[in-house]
Amino acid sequence: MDLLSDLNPQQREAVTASPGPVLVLAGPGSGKTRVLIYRLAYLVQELQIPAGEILALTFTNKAAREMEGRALSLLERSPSTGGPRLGTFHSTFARILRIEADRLPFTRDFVIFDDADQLALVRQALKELNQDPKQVQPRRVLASISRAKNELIEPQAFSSDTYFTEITRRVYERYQQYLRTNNALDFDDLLLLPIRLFHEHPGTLETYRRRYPHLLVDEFQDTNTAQYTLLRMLAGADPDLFVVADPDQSIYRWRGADYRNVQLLRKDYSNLVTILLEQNYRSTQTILDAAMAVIDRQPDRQRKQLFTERGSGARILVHEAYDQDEEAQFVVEKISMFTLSGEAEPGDCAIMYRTNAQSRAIEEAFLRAGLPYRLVGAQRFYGRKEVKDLIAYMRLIHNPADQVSLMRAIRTPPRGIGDKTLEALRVAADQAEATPVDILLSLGRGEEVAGIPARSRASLSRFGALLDGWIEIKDQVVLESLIDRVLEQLEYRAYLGDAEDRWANVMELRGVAQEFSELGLVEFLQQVALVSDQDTLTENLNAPTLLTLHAAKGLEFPIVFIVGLDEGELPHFRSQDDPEAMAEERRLFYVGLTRAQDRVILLRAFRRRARGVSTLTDPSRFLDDLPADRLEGDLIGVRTPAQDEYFRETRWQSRVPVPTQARYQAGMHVTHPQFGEGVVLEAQLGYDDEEVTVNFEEVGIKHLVASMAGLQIEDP
DNA sequence: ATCACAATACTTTTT
DNA sequence: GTATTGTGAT
Repeated sequence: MDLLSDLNPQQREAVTASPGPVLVLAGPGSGKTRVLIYRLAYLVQELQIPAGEILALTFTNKAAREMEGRALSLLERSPSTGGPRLGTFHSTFARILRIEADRLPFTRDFVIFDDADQLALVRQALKELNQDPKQVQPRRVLASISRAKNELIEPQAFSSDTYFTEITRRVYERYQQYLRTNNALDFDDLLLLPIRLFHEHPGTLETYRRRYPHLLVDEFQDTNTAQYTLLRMLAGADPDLFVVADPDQSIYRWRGADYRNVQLLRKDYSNLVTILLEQNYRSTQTILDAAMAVIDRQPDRQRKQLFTERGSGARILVHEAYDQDEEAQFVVEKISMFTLSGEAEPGDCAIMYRTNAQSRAIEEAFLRAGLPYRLVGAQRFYGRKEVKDLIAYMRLIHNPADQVSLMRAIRTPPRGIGDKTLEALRVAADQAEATPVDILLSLGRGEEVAGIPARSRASLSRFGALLDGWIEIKDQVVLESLIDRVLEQLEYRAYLGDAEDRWANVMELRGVAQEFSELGLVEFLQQVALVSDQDTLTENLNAPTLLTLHAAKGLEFPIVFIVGLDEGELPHFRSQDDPEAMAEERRLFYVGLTRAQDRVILLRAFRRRARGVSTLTDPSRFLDDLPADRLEGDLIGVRTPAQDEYFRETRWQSRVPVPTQARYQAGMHVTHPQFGEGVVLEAQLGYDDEEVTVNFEEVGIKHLVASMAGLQIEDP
């Protein structure tokens, strides 16, 4: 089969593993996404599995789209001929929720509340509970609620042992009520409600199991508890499940991702086939050595030996700039030099940073130099005021129950409706046992409503009439015509005045809507909520790309700049007190390094401005971990060669040897320094260690990681 | 009562 | 530099 001729033996082994649970543990640049795509093609072409029975889950829309394109071209099919189902966890289950809406406490017209909407709900709830947002930070409350939801904890079961958790519990209760009355779901609901649905309706679960007997998952290390639960539900006891993962690239712990799901998977499927991919096709050996030196400082981790046939390549350049402006200037100049010398094109370069705020200095440097750049994510397109305004109008037209959108829409552009008028509207709605929108629509039709002061009535009924008109035509005209009409009647362009760029954003959104002309308003709104505009900006512009380290995952560039290698920036100061969070910062740096094919340039600024004030910084601790003999530039004297040697020695020596063979067997007698004597009940060889279950005479049954436990085998 | 403008406070990463 | 809140003018 010529499909497999492009693959190396390891990759081929993975792709052709017989159906069943398969885990591919892959290093960066080892072609793991490629393996996933070929697996899909292999299932269809070689094993004659109907493509429609395959469900592939990813974490970003971009990954899903890319996979779809590549898989279809491998299969020589067009998207129309019933391809596999590819999508993100969120979009896939949102789709299922719409289909199954009848059994759930919302209608299929539900809207998805994004981060800003969720925060608005929390703020409102806090306000109603008379809480000072300075004392109880809405952001933290939301994070806490989200965590609870991910762990399937209901408001009633939410522990309230401190003042903060008690407030959170009350906010959580209201928050859920608001979602319900707004006919809205948040991101967590998109995963939780399917779990509940499947739980309560096993028949429904069975239907989906039968529909998708073949499951593929990309970036498995990023699954959270809810996602893993769903995956297991869909997979059942004996699934054809194919997942690819790299625990070293796990960078989403803060949103609930748990790379230990990799270990869990091993526990849950005893027949799991594990395949390692360590050969790297992306980077030079120098880059890999640096990356390994960084990640190997991490304790409790299986060491991967990344290797490449690409040769050693250029050293890594490390530069200390005076401040962030000079840092940015250095980047621009360096790129100009690469371009002039013909070593690279502008589009080959990427500039990565820890926080979105850091992009500004770099953007300014490019603007000063009059050079173009591509910005990924960042001050999100969908986060812009004018874009959110228009989306709010669309959501309101689609789902009049959405009060968050109503509140936004009714105030912009200003139309003489302020706090007092809104309060009157709310009171009138309560009295009439109707929603505010119902009242508005009645007013719009010229009906009398009790409790609305004459003063406010004119502006309210004018707005109500507009809304009524839009709702009436929403299903009769195509999406972009609806948008045109809304913009026109709002005189939105005049409202924006001479802010041409903002109008351009509105038009760009209209352009997106045009693509959804056929699919309609529902799909458009879902897309808008779930897409993280990772790629909304010009694709084929030959210019450097600016992006966060998080956004960089899964990408590769010939030349990578990582800026802001200062303590407090990378690692970020918010991660300082938590070893797990600090470990994640390290992985983030590792991800950045391993994006590079040919060259890495690392930068730091001696002085950095943060919210107006300029402070001195220390070099990032991660710089110390880089092997000096792989570096060049002006910041390598941070540690003496002797120290460097010492660090490297200890680093290698502190490793626990990897078991290649099972050392323990059921029935063996062992002794443990703490637990004393016992008998092995079960031993399992994992990827990074051997896990043993021992029944100790003194303390009973314990699960142990063999290398850590210091178990001694007693001769029988 | 509403709105524009000024003062104030806050910034990790994203589906 | 930006979201949110506060204040004064209309």
